[in-house]
Amino acid sequence: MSNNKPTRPKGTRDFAPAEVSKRQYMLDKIRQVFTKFGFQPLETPAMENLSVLTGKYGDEGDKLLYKILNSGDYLAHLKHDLASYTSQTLTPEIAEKGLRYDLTVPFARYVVMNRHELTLPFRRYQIQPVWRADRPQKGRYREFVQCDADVIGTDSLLCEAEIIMMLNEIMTALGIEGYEIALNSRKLLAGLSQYLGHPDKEGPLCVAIDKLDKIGQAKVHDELRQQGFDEQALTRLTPVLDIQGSNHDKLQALGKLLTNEKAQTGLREVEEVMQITENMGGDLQHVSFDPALARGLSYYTGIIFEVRLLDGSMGSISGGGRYDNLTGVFGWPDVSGVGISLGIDRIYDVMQNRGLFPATSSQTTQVMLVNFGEENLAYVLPLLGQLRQAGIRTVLYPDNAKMKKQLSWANKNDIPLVLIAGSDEVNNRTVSLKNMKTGEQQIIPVDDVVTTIKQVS
RNA sequence: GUGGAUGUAGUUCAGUUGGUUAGAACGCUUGAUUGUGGUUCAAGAGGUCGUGGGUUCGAGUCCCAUCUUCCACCCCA
Repeated sequence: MSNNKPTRPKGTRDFAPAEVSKRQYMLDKIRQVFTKFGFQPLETPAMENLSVLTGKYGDEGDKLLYKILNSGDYLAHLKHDLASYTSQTLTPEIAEKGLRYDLTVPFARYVVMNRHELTLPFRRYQIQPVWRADRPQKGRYREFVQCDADVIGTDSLLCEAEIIMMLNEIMTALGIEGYEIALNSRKLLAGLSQYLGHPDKEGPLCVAIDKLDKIGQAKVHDELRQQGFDEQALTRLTPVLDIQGSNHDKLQALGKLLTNEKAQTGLREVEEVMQITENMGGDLQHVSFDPALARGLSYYTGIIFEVRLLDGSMGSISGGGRYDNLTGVFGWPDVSGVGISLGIDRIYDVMQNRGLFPATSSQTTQVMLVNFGEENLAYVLPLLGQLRQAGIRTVLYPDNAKMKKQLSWANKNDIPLVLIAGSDEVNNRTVSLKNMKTGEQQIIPVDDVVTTIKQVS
């Protein structure tokens, strides 16, 4: 071991060829579904101006932003003496750019900047890495890929229904079973907060309620008490969290309990989304109305959803919802949008654990040609060209190494077929085709190589 | 940001109350087999024990700091 071996930044990963193939397989499936539903691809830069990012994710989020030091002599333009700064006041003076924290805010920035060119409603999907200075943990990295699809510029509940259909199609395409799409409405939660007598505490209520399936009702109550909810409110909350039965039963029961306008609107929207989904031929068997779903402290204002695995092996693998004023912070108020984000690193882990990736990747090499040295190349190089011309993934071993070494290399790289064309074969205008799985070997005329290999592979 | 665990060969791990030249398996290289891999057999290479300090006659082992990875919390995908 050398004393200064290279390392990766904390929370980042390398992806070996086999992993990249699997990730691409997964992303291709997702991309196909997005495209089928009329979403257009968008890419934005890895870095944004900090003025775009700061303040959009709360105080916690601001701490997790990666900031980029200005180029050049970044101390030269300071207004005051260096010693008079704290790290908080210094940062904006020496860093004006940061790495993107999610894909939604850059999307909002893009929409506002291009408001005159875009024809709303605009449907876009975006698959790019994002960065967070979080402490790494299971399924949590400092660099990870987000996979978002949003429709902006319409408040039609058709979009929500389409998102449900896309989620179903994506799960089917990836072969993931045993999942549920949890559905709720922020409006219902606002109504609930009102019903509990604390209409101003919707935020804390959402944060607490969201943990229900993780920490249980008793601890949710504890947290709410700390947030200033009284016992009467907790008593009123209990039947809401305890609610059981079919989606329809739950909607009915809550409709009788929460009679205020906000709650009624929320319930009606949930019902309508399910109705539209059904009318579009969608499948509601995985859809579950969950009044305890809250999606934390985010900017959502309408329908919200989350995809979970029934075996509980992983946190949510997808989440999203409707936001009424995402572009407002950039000076364009009242534009409604709805979107989802898929956690592809988590989905990868799930598929890996369940063995859902196809055994043969579409990218591995199919054929290796053995190299017998320079005199032999005139015979072998045309073959290499013909095979590639025919679309067969082929390599010629680059050195005149011992055959043992060349075959061993083919074996380690999982190359199923090897072509051997030494002096015997050259003299007879043939090649030996060896199947590395079975060990079988056959001699074929040199002119039949491409057709034979096409049959075998 | 808070709390806990971890680090020994390329990899996964042993290593006794602190005591000579730090081990295994797998992997790697070479040979048995000068045109045949994957199986078998034989030989070989590879470690300043995460890093920096300290205690000690003596530290992989004990203490402190620091970094890494992992786990829980906060938050989140």
